[in-house]
Amino acid sequence: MPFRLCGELWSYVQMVDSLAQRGDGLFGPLGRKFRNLELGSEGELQALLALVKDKERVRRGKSIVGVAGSSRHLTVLLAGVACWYSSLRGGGRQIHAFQYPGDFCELHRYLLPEPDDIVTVGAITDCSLGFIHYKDVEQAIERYPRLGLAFWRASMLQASILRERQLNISRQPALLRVANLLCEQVVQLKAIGIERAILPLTQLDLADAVCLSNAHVDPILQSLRDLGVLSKNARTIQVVDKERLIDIAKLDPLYLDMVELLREWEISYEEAVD
Amino acid sequence: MPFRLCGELWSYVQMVDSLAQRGDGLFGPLGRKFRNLELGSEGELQALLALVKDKERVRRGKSIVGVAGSSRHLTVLLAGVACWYSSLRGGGRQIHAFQYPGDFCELHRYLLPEPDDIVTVGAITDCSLGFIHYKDVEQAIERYPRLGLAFWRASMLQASILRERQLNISRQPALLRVANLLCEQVVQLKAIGIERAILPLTQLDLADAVCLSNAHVDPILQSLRDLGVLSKNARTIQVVDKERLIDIAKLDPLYLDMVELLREWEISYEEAVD
DNA sequence: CGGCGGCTTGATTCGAGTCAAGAACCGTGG
DNA sequence: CCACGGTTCTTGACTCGAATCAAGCCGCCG
Repeated sequence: MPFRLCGELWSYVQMVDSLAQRGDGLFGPLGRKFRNLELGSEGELQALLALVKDKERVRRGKSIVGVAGSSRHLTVLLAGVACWYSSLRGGGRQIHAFQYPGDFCELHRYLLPEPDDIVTVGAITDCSLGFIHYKDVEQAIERYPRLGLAFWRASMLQASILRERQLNISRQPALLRVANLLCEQVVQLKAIGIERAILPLTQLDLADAVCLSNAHVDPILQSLRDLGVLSKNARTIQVVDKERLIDIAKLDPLYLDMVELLREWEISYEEAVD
Repeated sequence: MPFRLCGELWSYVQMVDSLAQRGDGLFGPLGRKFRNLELGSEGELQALLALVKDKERVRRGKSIVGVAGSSRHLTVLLAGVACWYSSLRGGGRQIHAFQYPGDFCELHRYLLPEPDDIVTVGAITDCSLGFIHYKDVEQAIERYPRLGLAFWRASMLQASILRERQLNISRQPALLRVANLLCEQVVQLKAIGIERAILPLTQLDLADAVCLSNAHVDPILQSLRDLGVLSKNARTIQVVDKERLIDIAKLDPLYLDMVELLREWEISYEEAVD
């Protein structure tokens, strides 16, 4: 079982994995995500979950898009962490977003086919994937129109994250960029019920996401550790003081708004579960 | 009739405006856009167009979001140019995208309500707007499910533009950023049948979109004029050598791909019209 | 003709990138 | 249990692109 970090990360992955393996699937990450979307009844959710087929594992570092051949299917991340990136000429990478269990990896290609090489999805840790064939998606949407709205909404959520990332990258100083990115990850993880996890990201992953050089990210993480926001344990990225982190990131009210937005999302998730 | 630039720009706006005013609306910008989306029959298109109500004019510089009160409606840009931006603390602006006739100004708020102040839509020139009440949208989607897919697809298209902008801004040198932005505008205008138009953007608009200072944009535009890509006429922005511009922008193959993507889009539009 | 908004220019400052070298750590295989 | 190789992290010196600031210009509009 090759994992970069043992201990907490591994147990975290296993936990999520075990959720994904449960027979009913109603409480797995995909179910959670769909409940978050607040559209569709349990019946619709079950119909969707029944369509997930051909589970597969992908090793860390490998590409996820097109794993199952002709790629006429949606891919759901069941366990692990992935990222959505574009390769830049010259070897660089721009990571658009990180994906967590329950996320659709390639939703953006469903209605808007694009060449494979524009946007790629890569596995940051070993991942479990589920597939839903386009044919089944179409039929399900036809039968349960609200399912179509839920997919649409999921797309919009991804787009809003893109927008926030764009804002974040474009004109903020380096510290804020990193703080914001970390904030977002914490919120996303919380939304699927995971707290205080070690983020399985390398400094290079962070750098590619916030558009800085890796050599520049390092001292920033150190200062965050000095501030008590991150675990003192060098070589791992773990947020231990979420409030403080939000405080640093919110220096710009817009980011506070972003956090609020996501928090609202999270609240509505909890309501939905009640 | 207060317009910053007379002559060509004004006639361009009038042309688009007259399209928007035509009784049937089937060939107006909204009709074109929907045909581009390749989903839905003419019947569905007509149903949609029938829902557009409460046309209104907004003066340049004013905000578009929430013009008609409680904002329980989609807003369609019928004529003019608008932009989608976030205000940065400290007076700055990040322009996410420019909008042209036929674009939905606030599609992103339909399924994902957000505070008003995160993203704003502003009128760059005087604009004509049409409104479709959410209630009507819902009914129409229920009756014509493919309409829902078309909206979804329109959202995805906006998201892909966001992504390209993010790539563009993040790590390209200034000249490429500007060239790419201009490329995108040319392609978007062509898609609604407008060529060789003067872009009614100020250098500050450009700067806010590509994330440079206005003082930095100016010499870049000059060099593009020297290269024969832009009209020699200072104080206006008009692409006169599209091929050359694409050539400059495509220095990075990813951007070429972007252009290809949009070009493909445009082609399928022409097929649909045939 | 006067004022204002946008464009143009240059000097200076600063943040971030690049490069290169070394250290710490992980997982591997002996 | 220990030695090894590769990956990731850490550090510092140097470079460069772009921001900022400030001033002057031009053309449009009242």
